[in-house]
Amino acid sequence: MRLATWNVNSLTARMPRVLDWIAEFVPDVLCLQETKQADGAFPVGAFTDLGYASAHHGDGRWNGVAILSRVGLDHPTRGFSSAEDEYGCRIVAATCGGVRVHSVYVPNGRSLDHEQYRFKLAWLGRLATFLEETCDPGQDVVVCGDFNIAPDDRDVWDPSAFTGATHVSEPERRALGVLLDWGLEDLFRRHHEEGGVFSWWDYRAGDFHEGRGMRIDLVLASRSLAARSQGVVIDRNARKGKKPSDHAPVVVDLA
DNA sequence: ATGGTGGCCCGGCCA
Repeated sequence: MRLATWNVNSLTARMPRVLDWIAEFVPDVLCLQETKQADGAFPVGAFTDLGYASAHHGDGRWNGVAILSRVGLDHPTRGFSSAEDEYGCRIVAATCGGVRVHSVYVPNGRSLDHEQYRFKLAWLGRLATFLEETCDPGQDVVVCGDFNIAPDDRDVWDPSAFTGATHVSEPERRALGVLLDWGLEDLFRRHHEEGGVFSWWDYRAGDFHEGRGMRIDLVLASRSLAARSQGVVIDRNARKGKKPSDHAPVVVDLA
């Protein structure tokens, strides 16, 4: 099974590139973040035509997450509960090919003294509770998406440039550690020890071409799935060219 | 260079 995750920064703006990318990589499961669409605007039919079932959770201008699957898509859940999503349309889950898949978009946080940073930590806490209540890490579970957290200093272009910044702070990294301690593994790190491999680059100031990025898009998998992992690739070619997202897709092949 | 770009949708927010 090939599973991928990609923050597309508006599916409306990115649809031509997403369709090209699907044709090239042919993922069995593709998780998307920042669709920036309401459910009614999500292009269900275009994906159905390619053989993908889909589940989307979005309310319009901000956020929005989705799962596409050509290996079945059962028991979708949108948000953390069936109540109105006060957490902002940042998680959708479904069972695809026997794997419980979660597509997540963790709040950015903005800065350590910002209300949004407290919201980010609260959201991560809610995610941990949600997983405990709805999943068993002894089964096949994937939690993937834009975490807006660089797991360690290898995952930023210059650690000294991030002193006092969000994405690298200890509370955020501890919140990620809670998920790992629960029974998930960062699959990229299973296959790669090197630093300087990134999944996001700011649009501004030529950051992509200068190599100033971060690895904040992660695929976390339970032990049984990690044992099946054949490799992880970040497709930085998807960050090149005309009208790219500021994120690159992360691709995992499972035996 | 304390800026820069790009998406939402048209003034300002968000990343």
